[in-house]
Amino acid sequence: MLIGELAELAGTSPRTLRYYEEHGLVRARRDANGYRQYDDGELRVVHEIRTRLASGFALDDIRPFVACLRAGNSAGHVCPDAVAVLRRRIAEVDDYLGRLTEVRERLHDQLSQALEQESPCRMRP
Amino acid sequence: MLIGELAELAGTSPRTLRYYEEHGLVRARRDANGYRQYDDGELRVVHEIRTRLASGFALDDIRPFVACLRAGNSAGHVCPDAVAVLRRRIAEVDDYLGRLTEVRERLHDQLSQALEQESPCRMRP
DNA sequence: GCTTGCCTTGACGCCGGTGTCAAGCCGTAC
DNA sequence: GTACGGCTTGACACCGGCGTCAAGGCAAGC
Repeated sequence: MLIGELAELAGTSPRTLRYYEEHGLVRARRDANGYRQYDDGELRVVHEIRTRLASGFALDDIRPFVACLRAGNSAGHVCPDAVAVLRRRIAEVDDYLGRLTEVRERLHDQLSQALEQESPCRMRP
Repeated sequence: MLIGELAELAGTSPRTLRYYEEHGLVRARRDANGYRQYDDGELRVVHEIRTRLASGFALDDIRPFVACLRAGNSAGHVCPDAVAVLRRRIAEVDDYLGRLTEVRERLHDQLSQALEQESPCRMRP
């Protein structure tokens, strides 16, 4: 499979696949041309990367998930390294959720205060 | 008040204050030197900016809050323009909270699945 | 031989808030 | 005079995941 075909199948671009390869996530053999030749299994790898990215993982954090897939596992998150990253990420998300919830409450308070106060820019003399 | 002093009082840097000015948020007169001279009221403005930034507002979105303060209001969020931004931001935060909560649940599921499955990288023959 | 379409590497752009360095002016203290 | 600290503008660096353009090689059809 050439890069354009894999990109099409994975719903992304050749540029993106080269970027993943540059960061050690996707692998390709080379034709005599120099063209990248991909195994069919790389499609699952790319899918793993895309879904992890969409979940907020950084590329570096996705590496163990890909390694886990390559080791032949049915899912990328069943290996110890991946579990470690998973725990860390969950902690980050929980933390972020906490702070974001606080922010949300502050903003809600400000909104209701602004509405009940109804003083649109000192319109009352 | 010179820029260094205001930066100190506001817990930030001269560089940052110049950036805010460049984006039309902070104002300063100029000494014969060319040195920026700040009114005492600018400290509140800078505080407003810093707290809004910490709440996830972008600089451009903070402009109406600053304008509201300059108009003499006791808080930056009581003017119509600011309220509009506030509503929009609340919607964004709510949306983000929703997606982040979904992500969190997926990750939790993956973690518990990994733990109960206890197949650390195909260790079982 | 020429066009067309795939591929290659290399490199800059973006976003947003700030750090940081350069080169130079200003005022005060020694 | 000179050393020092504060100020000025201008401009590059950073982070991360790409988009995008440049310049060129390769294969296939006419």
